[in-house]
Amino acid sequence: MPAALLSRAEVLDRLLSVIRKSGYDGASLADLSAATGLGKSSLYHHFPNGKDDMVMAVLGALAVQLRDAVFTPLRQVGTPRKRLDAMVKSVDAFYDGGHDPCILAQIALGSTRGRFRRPVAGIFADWVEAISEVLVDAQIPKVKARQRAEDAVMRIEGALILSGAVGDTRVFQRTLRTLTATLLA
Amino acid sequence: MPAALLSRAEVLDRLLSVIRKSGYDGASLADLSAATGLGKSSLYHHFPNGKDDMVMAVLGALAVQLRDAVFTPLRQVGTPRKRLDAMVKSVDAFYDGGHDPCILAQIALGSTRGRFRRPVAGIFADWVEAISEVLVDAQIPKVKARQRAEDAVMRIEGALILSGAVGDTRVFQRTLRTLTATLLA
DNA sequence: ATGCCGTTGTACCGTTCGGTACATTCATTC
DNA sequence: GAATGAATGTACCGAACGGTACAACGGCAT
Repeated sequence: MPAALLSRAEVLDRLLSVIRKSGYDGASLADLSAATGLGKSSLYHHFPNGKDDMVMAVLGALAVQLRDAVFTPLRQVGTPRKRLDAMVKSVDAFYDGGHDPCILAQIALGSTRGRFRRPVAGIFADWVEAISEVLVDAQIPKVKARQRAEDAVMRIEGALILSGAVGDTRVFQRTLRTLTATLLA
Repeated sequence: MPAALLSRAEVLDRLLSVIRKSGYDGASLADLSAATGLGKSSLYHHFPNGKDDMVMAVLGALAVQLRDAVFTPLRQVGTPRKRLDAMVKSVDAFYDGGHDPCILAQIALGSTRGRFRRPVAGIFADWVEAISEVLVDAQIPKVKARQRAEDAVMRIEGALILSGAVGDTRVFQRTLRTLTATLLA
């Protein structure tokens, strides 16, 4: 049952989940069509430039999604520790405890290397910036705060790779569990 | 000029460099043929099961390569600091200062997720184990040593993702520069 | 009811995909 | 130098690829 009448947000969500799991090259139009319930002509109606448009739209939606689910918690009131913990929780959910790959890594690798650099780099930069601000609030000097923020993102990405590669999410879980303390140390 | 008469090791090296840059799905037989100078029939003569066989062979060669260039330095005599520095240097060279993606990440992501889990996970495990042994030599308790070793690999993988995504290898460079000290802290 | 426009299903396009058949080349061995 | 088996180039296969043309459908305002 292909489920009738998906909203644009739902369509983007389906596209995202296919691309994050198969990558750009691995996601065929047939896959994307099946996942959304939209025929090829419908997909091309909504995304005239094909997969490239879909990726751009998905990245746009992801930016908003991250802003709501990750960056916003980071900017709320509360102790830095609590704010970082909130982000960690969101990250854990977004990657399904380490079971789902990161679409940013998926796009940054593969044959799409560089083709979507602008939006991908933008999202990473926003993420780093948001974490960095919290660390500055925690009395950490700006330069060191930015480095640690980059470190946090790298650890998350690396943990996702390693967890996916060995088929064991414990590494990802441990990384998240110790992330806040490491950042504030 | 496709260069005449490549040895098997050279062929595997060419295949590796295509796959690490384009990923499994992004690397077409035409690409692999062009990179090696071997026609499709020749490729299928040497790798009867096509791309899957090529990946397996490349991973096998990579395991040997890593053993020689990364694990061996780690196991040589010398202070833990010097041994880790040697590994860092090798890693820097292997990833061309952060310009080249990691083929393990490439295989672990994309549509090949899980299909080559055994060999990929094996290489990661060997790597972690080799680093861990050095840390144990540096008087770090076994459990903590293993965790830090996993951490190091995750950082390297994450740094490669992030560097590739933003098109700036400074993050990778900084990660390598501080890696040894972080591990021994 | 009519015209309108966003949307969709069907059928199809040319290209490229991974993979194969087969005749030929080449180095080696006798 | 003839025979042999590994290695290769050429030509081709059916399937799947990304992408397009177009007619039909739907709700909606008039």
